[in-house]
Amino acid sequence: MVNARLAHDDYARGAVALARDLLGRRLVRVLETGDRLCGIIVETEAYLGVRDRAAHSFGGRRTPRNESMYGPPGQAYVYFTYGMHHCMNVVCGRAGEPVAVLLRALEPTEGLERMRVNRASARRRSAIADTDLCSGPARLCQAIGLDRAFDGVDLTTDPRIFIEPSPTPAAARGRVRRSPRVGIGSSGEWSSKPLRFFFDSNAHVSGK
DNA sequence: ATGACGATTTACT
DNA sequence: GTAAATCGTCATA
Repeated sequence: MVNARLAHDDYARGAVALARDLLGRRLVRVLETGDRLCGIIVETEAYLGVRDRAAHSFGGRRTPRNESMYGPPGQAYVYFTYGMHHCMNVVCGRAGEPVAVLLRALEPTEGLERMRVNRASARRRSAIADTDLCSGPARLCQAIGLDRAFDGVDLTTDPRIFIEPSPTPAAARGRVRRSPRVGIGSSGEWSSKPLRFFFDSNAHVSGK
């Protein structure tokens, strides 16, 4: 099967189920040149929608910035933050429910050299380690070249980006662990809910 | 018009 | 460990 990718129905599920299910699957970015920048998803976070105080859509908040959270399952929600970073989510709520899964880290598998170029800063002398290439929500976007131009794109049809359906072999993964989400400050009980999912013992997971 | 802040990362002490 | 970087977005006026 060529260009196999997850379809609409694969994304239309609860955020918790999808967050766990995306672990081990490959995110593929196809450049204009045809080059592929790929990585295995090793860390995600579920954002549950209007009742989730840590979500951008908490309380039904709907603005130009987070409009794509209200889109159909399989759509990307890419936002800009801290004046310099982009982060990517996969929308999974049905019929206008602003629910999504944040992609927090990848284990890069293709196009590492290009990722290194994309991630390089002016100062740095030495090459960036493989484990620092995509180990964070903003890092992975920078590595594979995602910005606001990708906000709202359809992952089930866009030739530039999609997620492959076949999971990588279990042997290449690890045990799935959960923890509270990162960087959401004090959002009451929502700060401590275990909505972050990641492979234990994977060096590409952020923050360790 | 203004001000505070952010689902982060990097560099520096 | 702490702080700077850096600016679009949103709430308030």
